Amino acid sequence: MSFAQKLLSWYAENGRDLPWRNTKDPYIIWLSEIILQQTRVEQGMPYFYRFVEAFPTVEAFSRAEEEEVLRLWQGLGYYSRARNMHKAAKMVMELYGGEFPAAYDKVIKLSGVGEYTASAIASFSAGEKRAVLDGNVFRVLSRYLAIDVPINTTHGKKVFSEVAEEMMSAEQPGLYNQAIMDFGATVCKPRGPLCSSCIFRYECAALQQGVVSELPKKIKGKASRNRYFNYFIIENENGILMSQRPEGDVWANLFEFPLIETEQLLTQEELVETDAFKQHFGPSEVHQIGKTVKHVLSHQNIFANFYRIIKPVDLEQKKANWCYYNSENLDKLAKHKLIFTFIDKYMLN
DNA sequence: GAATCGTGGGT
DNA sequence: TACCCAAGATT
Repeated sequence: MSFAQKLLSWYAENGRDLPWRNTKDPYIIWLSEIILQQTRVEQGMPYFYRFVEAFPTVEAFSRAEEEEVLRLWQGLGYYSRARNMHKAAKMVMELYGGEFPAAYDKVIKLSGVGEYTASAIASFSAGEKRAVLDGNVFRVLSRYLAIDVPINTTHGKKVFSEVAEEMMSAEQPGLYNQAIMDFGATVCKPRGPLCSSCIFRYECAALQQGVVSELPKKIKGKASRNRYFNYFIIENENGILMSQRPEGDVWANLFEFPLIETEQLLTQEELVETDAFKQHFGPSEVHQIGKTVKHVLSHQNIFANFYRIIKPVDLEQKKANWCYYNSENLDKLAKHKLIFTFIDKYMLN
């Protein structure tokens, strides 16, 4: 039996039953694929149900406010996915008359849809022969064939793209794509792969050569940088003061408390002496809430301190992106994890 | 084409 | 603990 045939046979027996696999509706498949980008199935699952319920059709999605989309996405991370999804839904209305496309050449034009996602939708929904290339596929193929070309380079992607195309099943491209990803996720895992009971244990080149744990090969990225965020909780009769994050930085467009970023981790005494603090808050009574929180992102470590400003001086017109929200409206804002975790811990009644 | 974009789970 | 990495895309 060929690699593809064995994989399909394995999948028929061992494939997971996931909600987005019970349909060929490209819209539903698209929803699941965007949510699952760089995201584990267990983490994305509740969001999938949430989005299907909120937006049963692409037309409903296209009519939503971006604010609502981001609020539904809150907590999932990589928030540009949500903004691109909203754009894509509008594009489907404009370009394709509201009918969500399944063809690779059409879906690839949508915002947030790259080669992987277009291949997934086209193969799952329309049976188009397009090999998906995700983290699972890189890992399974690099081991099965013992290919040590780094996967996170342009050259590596080209090499694996060609290999993936050769290895895939021509008869059942959709099932094959799901099979190889499921196999990578549950058997040929990054660490602790189940080699001793693997269906490919007598053929896998990496296993024969004893290099399973060294593959796939990857070039190391830059180290994370540290950033120091000082947040200020300021409340008056209008509600709580919130600030919207700028484009071009982490958490673009999401809401948070007014922020002063510093070059070092400052004590409260040092902070109140900074020009930025005096400029925004003048001489006002401050006290810290909780301890320094370390929040780890993919490319930076954020150390956050939270301070309550007790007797706010007049803050009107201090910053254009600062605005007061009552508790009802605060709840509607899309906030990043650092903020909604703080609110849940310290500000809920 | 390298850097960036979140959060959570596993080892 | 520190590191890896997950159904990637964009700039």
